[in-house]
Parts: sequence; C-alpha cells; structure tokens
Amino acid sequence: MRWKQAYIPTLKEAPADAEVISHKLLTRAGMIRKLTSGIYVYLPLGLKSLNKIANIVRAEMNRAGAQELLMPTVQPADLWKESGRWEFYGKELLRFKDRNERDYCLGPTHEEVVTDLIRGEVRSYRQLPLNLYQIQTKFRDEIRPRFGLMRGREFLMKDAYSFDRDSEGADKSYQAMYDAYMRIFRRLGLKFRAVEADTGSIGGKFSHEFMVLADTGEDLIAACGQCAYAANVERAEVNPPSAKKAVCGPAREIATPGMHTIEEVAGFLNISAKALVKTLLFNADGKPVAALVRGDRQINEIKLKNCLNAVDLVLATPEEVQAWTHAPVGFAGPVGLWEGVRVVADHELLAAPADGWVVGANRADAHLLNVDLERDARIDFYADMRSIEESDPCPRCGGTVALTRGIEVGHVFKLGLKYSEAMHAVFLDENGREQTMVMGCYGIGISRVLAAAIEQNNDKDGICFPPPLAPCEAVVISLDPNAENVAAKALAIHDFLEKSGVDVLLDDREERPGVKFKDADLVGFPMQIVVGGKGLGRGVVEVKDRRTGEKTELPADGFENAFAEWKKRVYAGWGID
RNA sequence: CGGGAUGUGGCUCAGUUUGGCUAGAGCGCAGCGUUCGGGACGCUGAGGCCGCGCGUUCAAAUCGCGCCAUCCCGACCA
Repeated sequence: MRWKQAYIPTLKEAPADAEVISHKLLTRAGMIRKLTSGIYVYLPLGLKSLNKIANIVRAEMNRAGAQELLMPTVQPADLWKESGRWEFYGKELLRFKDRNERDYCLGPTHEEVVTDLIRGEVRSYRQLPLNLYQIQTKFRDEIRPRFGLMRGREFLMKDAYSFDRDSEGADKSYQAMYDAYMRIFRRLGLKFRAVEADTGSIGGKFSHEFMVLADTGEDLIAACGQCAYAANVERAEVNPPSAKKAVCGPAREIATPGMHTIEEVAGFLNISAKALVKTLLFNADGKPVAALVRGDRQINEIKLKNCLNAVDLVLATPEEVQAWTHAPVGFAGPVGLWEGVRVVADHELLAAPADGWVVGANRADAHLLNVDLERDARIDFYADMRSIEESDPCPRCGGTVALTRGIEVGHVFKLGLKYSEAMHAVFLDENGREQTMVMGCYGIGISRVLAAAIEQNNDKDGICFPPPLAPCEAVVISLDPNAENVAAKALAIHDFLEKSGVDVLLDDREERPGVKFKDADLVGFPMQIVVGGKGLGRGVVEVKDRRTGEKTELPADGFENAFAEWKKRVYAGWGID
C-alpha cells in the first residue's frame, strides 16, 4: 500500500467539536469524519482497523461454534409489539412508516428478529443448541450522543444469540461466549477486565461486562485486590455489617437553622457524617419512597430500583418532598414520616453509633438526635442499596476493593425465557413435549473497541495502536523518494514485508521528513521503518517502536532476519506472540 | 427534555461589546523558486450568502425576534 495513492487526510488541528482524545485523534489521523451528531464516516484507514477487529471477533466466534448470518437493519414494528418492547424501549428506538403507513424501526438490537427466525424453523431438540451471530450496523437514537465513536447513534456491533433446550445448556453457551470474549480481548492486545454487571433493560438473569481499562472511561469498576471478584460499581454488592444493637437515650430534637446538607449539619453539630442518616426521597412508579443511607455514603439507584422492583425511579422534586415530609428539602427523616411513604434502609444502618443516629425531623430547621431506627422509626425493609467505595471489604473474600475506570466494550447476558416466552419460541423434546428455548445474547461494540483502544493507548504525539488493530502494522518511511537508492531500498523492504504477511504502508510522499515522522506517530503505526540516505550510507535502516519510542538500527543488508527478531520484541511488549 | 455555550473560506480562530467603506490571520490548497533526518521559507494565487429567515436602520458578520445545527453539563443508556 502506497501513501501517495491512499486517502489519508491527516489534520494538524482537531475540529473544535471533538472533546475526548479518541475522537480527536481518530479525526486527526484521517480515520473518521463526522457526518452529523453521533454518525460518522469511516475513512479507509478507520475501516481497515474496524475490519481487523471484526476479523478477530469473527475468528473467535466461529471457533466457539457460533455461525455468522446477517440480519436487516430495518425491522417491522409487529415483532417489537409482540415482545412488548415497542412500548417499553422508548425514544431510543428510531421509528418510521413506509409508504403504506406501516410502522418500522431501525434495529438497535436483534432479539426479536432472531427469535422470530428460529421459532419458525427450529422444531426439535435435535437442532439445539444453536448460536447465531452477525456483525452489523446498529442504530440507537441516543438521548445524547457524545464522545465520538464511544457513544455514537450509528455503530458497528457484533451480536450473538444462543438457543438452548434448558438452563444448563444455556450456562454452557454462556461460558463458551465468555471464554471467547476473553480470547478476543487478549488477542487485541488490550488491557481489560471482565466484571459482573447489572442486566439493564435487556433483562435476564446474570451478565458480565468486558471493560477496557482507561482513566477516561465512563464506568467505575470495583475489583478485589486479593481474589478474582470484579464488578461494575452499579452492581457490586456490599455485605451487611455484623449488626450490633446500640442502646441510647431517648430521641430529642435540636435546632439546625438553615442546615440542609449532610456537611452543614455535621459541621454545625460537630459530629462525623457517619453518625448521620441521609434520607432521600424518590418517586418510584408514582409512589413515594424514602431511602436511607449513612451520611457519608452514596445511594445506588440501580440497586434501589432492583430491590423495590420499580420500573421507573426518579429523585423526588422539591415540591414532592415538601408534600410528603411537610418540610423543605434537607430535613427529611424516617421518624414520624407520613405513612404513605415507604421507608427502606441500607443494611449498613443496622449498625448504629453508640449515641444513635442523627436524622432529619421532617420540620424546617430541625434534626433529631439519639435516634434508634428500630425503636423510633418504621423501616419497611433493610437491603444492600449503597454504592461500594474504595477500600470497602470485598463481598466475596473480605479483601480490599479498589476502584478503576473502564469502557464497556462487550456484554454477555443470560436471557433465560424472556424473549422465547413472549414470542413463543418452542421445540419438542425427546418425549414429544413442548419446551421453551433458553436464550443468551452476547454483544461487542466493534466501533467502540476502536475508540476504547485509543483511549487506552495514546500519547502527546498521537495514537499508539496495539498491532492487531492498527490500520497497518508497519509504515516504511522513505525519507527521500527522489534518491534512487533510498526509494529502491524502501520499496524492497515494503515488498518483503508485504510478502511475509506484514500489513505495511509505504510513505513515498514527496514531503519533508518531519511531516512524515509526525504523521506516522499520529496515526500510530506500531512499527516505523525509516529508510534515509544517511542511514544507508552507514549500511543501516532505523526502526522505531511506536509504543516505547525506542529506536534501533538494523543492517540494510540482512534486514530480513534482523527485522523478524525486532518485530518479535515489539509484539512481546504488547503481550502478543 | 432541562441548564450552558458556539455557529465567519477545507481546519483553528480574530472581528460582534460601541453597526460604517473592499471581512481578516495562521494552517491547508494551486503555481514558481530556494530548501530537505522531527509539522521549512519567499513570492504569486484560488477559495466566504459571516448557519437560515424575518425585522430595525441611510447602512447589519455586528442590534432585535424566530428557527436550525453542533458541543458541554444533567436526567437516560451499551
């Protein structure tokens, strides 16, 4: 491949509307261009990278026994009505009508389509298990697309769906996909972690997310330093404390004029926030709920939603708080609270401080001291509902948990019967009895992997691509394409590499050396091979490892063998052999 | 959807507060010359409905109203 003939429009400056590093670099490196909000054109180099990721995913999916197919982007509304998601999925589903006024949508995911396909064709247990996947463009009309390819509206995704005759079989399919995902992300040369996850709107029994580790990631991961436990903070469990019954004097009121926040109250009373109870009011499917956590903790809305079995959970408005507690925001408490409000508490509150809790008095400018929740308040139930924090004990082994940031690039779900039941995907077992198929679904955001890889691997000069997903593994920089010996040597090296299976780009442009060096660093080809008159005069060509920046001289004669050695070292640096 | 901001050659931006003559700079692009191992320099040149519409005014990139687009924060979500 020759740079002169290639379309690689690199930019010195990033467009003003690019915010995150991967978006800036992808644009500057001439790999993508934005068409409109959340929708991008993949330029030749960007597409090359995308295809490399897709091919690794494809190889591992095939190896795991899944079969590739391709489903349509346009889907009929009927199927979505049948699964119940036409109403449930919301505005993220882009809907439209055809010329006959029939409803359609652009597929954000394909559970409905595969399930429809399979239920019509698969009739016998002999045809199961089955695992089908595709690599296809998805469209989700995100509320707020952002961060370039990280959260586009249109994006490339690999989605796989497994069908099994029973739950044990589904577990095996799940495990096979989990293993395949581990191999995929290892092969890509990325630092990643598989974590336990919440199942979200897709639903189902349990799931794991695959996180590419990067400080710029949107997700927080809690990982144990001692055992293998790792989970999304949304989901990470917190064990209950060993409850101790505190005996304290009777509750009494104290004036706290104008003290609304935990910090203000704690400061005013000169006590630790740990002695306070934070009472948060929520509107759960239209009903008022008070959720209690210790003053220094964060409520975990996902856990709360799950333990309430709520569909829709939003923080109460100031007006609702006033109506429910008869006090302005900042003075709510569980004692003497209106009976119409359900009161739930984080199980950490089972362990009270010696002097009891400090809680809001449901009256402006007042709090209560020496509160014993069991004695003085009405708690409907205790449950795990706060977010895990740095150095909390691990819920499995009691070790210490550390928090890191990650980008979700893959997600595996055990769906169970959710769609097969709703859409009647059944088969006959060996006794001629009708059984419902047990499903799983498994996604990888191919275009997001590209962005995540860059978020994880970049420096001030540009992208440092892991070799497996770089648009080209190597670039041969011909410093003086007009000098016959330089041009000839550069071309010879290029041809040799191409023949030996290295994906290589020859920079044969008539540009000054600086421009070529900058561009090579920017695009982030893992291996740079510099052919110049000076080096050739001394019988060497220079090679540079983009990741480390380390430069080495290899003999111009006998380059082939020396290169093979060097390449091994570069790949070893990425943890790839 | 709520809050904030921005919109001027392909890209980055100045000019808008206080309306005024032919709308500028750097990068990029084309031509010529000199250069040539980490984004060279000189000269010449092409390229603009100043987001769109309506209004105010002798006069609008600049003021007013409306719309559209994009970005950021939030709710939401993979």
